[in-house]
Amino acid sequence: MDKYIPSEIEEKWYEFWTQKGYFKADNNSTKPPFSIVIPPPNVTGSLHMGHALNNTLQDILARYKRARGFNVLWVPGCDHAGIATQNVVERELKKEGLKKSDLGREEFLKRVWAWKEKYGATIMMQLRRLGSSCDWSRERFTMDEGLSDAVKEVFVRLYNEGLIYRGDYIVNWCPRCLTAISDIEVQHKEIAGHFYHIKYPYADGSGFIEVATTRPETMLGDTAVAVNPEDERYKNVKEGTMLVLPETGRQIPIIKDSYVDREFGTGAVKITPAHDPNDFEIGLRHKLPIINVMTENGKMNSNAGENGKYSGMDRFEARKKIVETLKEQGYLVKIDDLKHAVGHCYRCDTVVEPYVSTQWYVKIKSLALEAIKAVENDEVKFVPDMWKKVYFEWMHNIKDWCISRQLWWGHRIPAWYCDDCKHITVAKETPLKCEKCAGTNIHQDNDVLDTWFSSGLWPFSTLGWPEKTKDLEVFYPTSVLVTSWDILFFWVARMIMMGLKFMGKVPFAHVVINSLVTDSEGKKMSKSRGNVVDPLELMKVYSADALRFTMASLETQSRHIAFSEERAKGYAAFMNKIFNASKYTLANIEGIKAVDLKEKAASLKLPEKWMLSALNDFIKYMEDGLEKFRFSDTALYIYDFFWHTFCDWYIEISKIELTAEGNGEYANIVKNVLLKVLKESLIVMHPFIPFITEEVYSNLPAGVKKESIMMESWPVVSAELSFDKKELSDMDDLMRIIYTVRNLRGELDFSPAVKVDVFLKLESGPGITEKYANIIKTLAKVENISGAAGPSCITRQIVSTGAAVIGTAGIDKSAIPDRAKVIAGREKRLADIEKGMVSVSNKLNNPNFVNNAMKKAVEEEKARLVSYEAEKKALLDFIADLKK
RNA sequence: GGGCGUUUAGCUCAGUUGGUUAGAGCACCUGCCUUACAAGCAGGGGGUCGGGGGUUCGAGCCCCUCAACGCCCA
Repeated sequence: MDKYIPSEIEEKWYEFWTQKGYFKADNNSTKPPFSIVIPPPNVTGSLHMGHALNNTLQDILARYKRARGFNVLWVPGCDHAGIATQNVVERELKKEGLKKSDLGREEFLKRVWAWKEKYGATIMMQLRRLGSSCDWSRERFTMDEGLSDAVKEVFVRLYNEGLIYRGDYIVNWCPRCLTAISDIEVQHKEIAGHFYHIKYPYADGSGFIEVATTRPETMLGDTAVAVNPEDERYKNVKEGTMLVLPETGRQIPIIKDSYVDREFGTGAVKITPAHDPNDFEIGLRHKLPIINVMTENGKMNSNAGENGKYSGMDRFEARKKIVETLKEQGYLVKIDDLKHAVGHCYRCDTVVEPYVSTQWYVKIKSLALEAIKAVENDEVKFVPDMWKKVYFEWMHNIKDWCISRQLWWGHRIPAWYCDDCKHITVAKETPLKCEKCAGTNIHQDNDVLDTWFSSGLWPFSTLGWPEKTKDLEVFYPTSVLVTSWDILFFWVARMIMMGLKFMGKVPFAHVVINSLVTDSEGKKMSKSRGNVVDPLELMKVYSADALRFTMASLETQSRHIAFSEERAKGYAAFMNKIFNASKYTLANIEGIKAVDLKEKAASLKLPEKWMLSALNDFIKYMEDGLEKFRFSDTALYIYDFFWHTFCDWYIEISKIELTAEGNGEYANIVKNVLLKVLKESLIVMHPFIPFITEEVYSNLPAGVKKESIMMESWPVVSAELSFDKKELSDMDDLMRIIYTVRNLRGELDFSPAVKVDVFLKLESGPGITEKYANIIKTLAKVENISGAAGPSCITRQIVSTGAAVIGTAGIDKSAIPDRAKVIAGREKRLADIEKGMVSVSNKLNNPNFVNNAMKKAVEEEKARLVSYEAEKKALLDFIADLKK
């Protein structure tokens, strides 16, 4: 081991692990199962920070559980991402001057598959770079044969049960992608728009009624005007009174419907059933005709205006034109500014158009009901718990799911239409004839299914369903799903519904919701903002381990993680620290003779007892934290334990025994302790930072290591090596002594290079200072220790972590470089003490406190006051002394 | 309009059932190349816990209220 160069070790070990097959799950194992399915990234995607976070967390769990003796399965794979993938390939075609219609459906799909074979593996390779211990032998793709079979099976069964239906409804239509999208695929954005007030004249020429709209171009499809039946203003207007719709010459009726909000606008609403979801509902209630005035590209069609006068015009162009015309004709009353939410396509950001068309839907209520129950009963637990509120909110207001997409890339809907009798045959296998009239003039539906329809089956389709496989038997339900909250509705809720419906069991016991990674200012990363941080670049600069550790340490279960590169830089330094501490340890345990520390427990000295106890605490904390999915806490504990406990204290202390002459036997014990702490730390840290831990592990002496750190079991906390708190309190005191001397040196402005003579007196007697003089001298840079303060000695109280005064440390003031500077510092400290005394005195002078509080609390306050008084007195003396 | 969340040090965030003078990392200041590590070591400064009110002997934590910001859904 020489210098830490991460690039040299990371690739090599991943290769090693996969060759050895360590990531493979065994469905014949007798070990308890632990399974995770990966949230399948889009096949078009490349690794972003969200993936880095999400997969780091999954890998931590997978590696931790392996060490705990579980039969771990982590299923990797991609989803086919209908719209996104089709868009990518269409762009490729465009470069060749081709459109997909030039190729035809079959040829086009060949191109998509070819593209997928070539580039689809990118993100899977990148996951390997991160160290993900997925079982690659079980990698799945939503469009592969098995999963496609699952999709068909589900479609057919839901259809046969009447839970899938087809009909003309209003959908969110993307005029760019030329497909319907579901409600949750629409992103609403606040847009500064306009509210146009328009007069519609009564057919009898008796005047006007005023309506207001944000989308005047849709008026060409109006089939009524609605008012609230309770509205005083329109009390005298009879339902059915006819209006003349400007620019069309059509006559439309006034209707009364309590849906209309009297407070909003003029209280009269134009009704366009073909282009607004609420109007569509009203239209159904009042049996209004539906007049579609647009094409699928978002242009006006031949229904738009008298003699199709707006036909062919873009919808936004038509808006301008209509407003101008209305103005000329005197129908336009006014234009107000209005901020309102406008739906955009989540894929391409085009303004979505509500549009009536024929689509397939899943009747969702009954499925949702079961899925709500499962969460209420804690069969599925959200982490953090708060997310179940969001889940319930959505599930209680859920609407039928539009599952058809007007795309070519995806699972084609297994429905065939009979040209003769119009019957729809729904079947898994391509039928040869209509199941009703046996006619052979049948053709398959052109549409494909929503990608989420297939990913909703992911937890069981990846395990082989609908076949009854061993994997399903062993690994379903899965143990944990780790995912981000932005797909809670898209994916998590749907998996729960589908899992319950088709497996009769929830798909996972825990849903761990990870944060969304934003830039350091809390802004969402996006290409257009130019604030995207590339995890691959970070790994190149700081190592995969440092990136993983950073992601874990930032995951505090909040909504957002503001990522800053400084953090990664800091943890790269930590990796270096681990490497160097390991280097020290390995270099200093040469000639080690293995001893069973448990047998030597009684003869261990204080630092060893303390170190081994801390190791036990560390292991316990990590177990507890990981079982609760507390990634940040556990990562920070690793950092604190390894750096501040092991390196800062134990390694420094170990140098004394190791360099002492003529004490070979105990030095060997120290070596054994060093080795044990290092080795067990490596095992515990491995889930977070697999590469460096494997590298260091591989350098452990033969005989104490296995083929790989991945073969190691999680360390067992040994009762024999957990020592009594009382016994360890000497170590605490010793550390406080060293800390106080260092502090005093600092306060008195001594250079760290200078050795000083100190005075040390402990309440407990000279035991500790004498017994551990070597440690004090080495760690606090002390030349001589005396037990008696000279007349010109500056003293400082030694205070335990429990705030009790345990002794006094002192340095002769004759050596102080700059007294004035020192005095100012001490006076500040005095003020702090006095502040604390006021607070404690107030408590103790309050009879309510003394009488009502727990005895222990009162005693503690009293003790605190005593120690304050002592420290104050000491400080006053100290300052007085200095001033002399 | 409805719902969810956030507000703690210059920055990013912890703070588990209410109980020491509220913590960490980074940044900052001072001094050190003390041979595992300058990607380091030692020490230090810095906060009226968003405002107001309440419950309690005691509130960053519980309750009410207001404000700002963010997200989701209408």
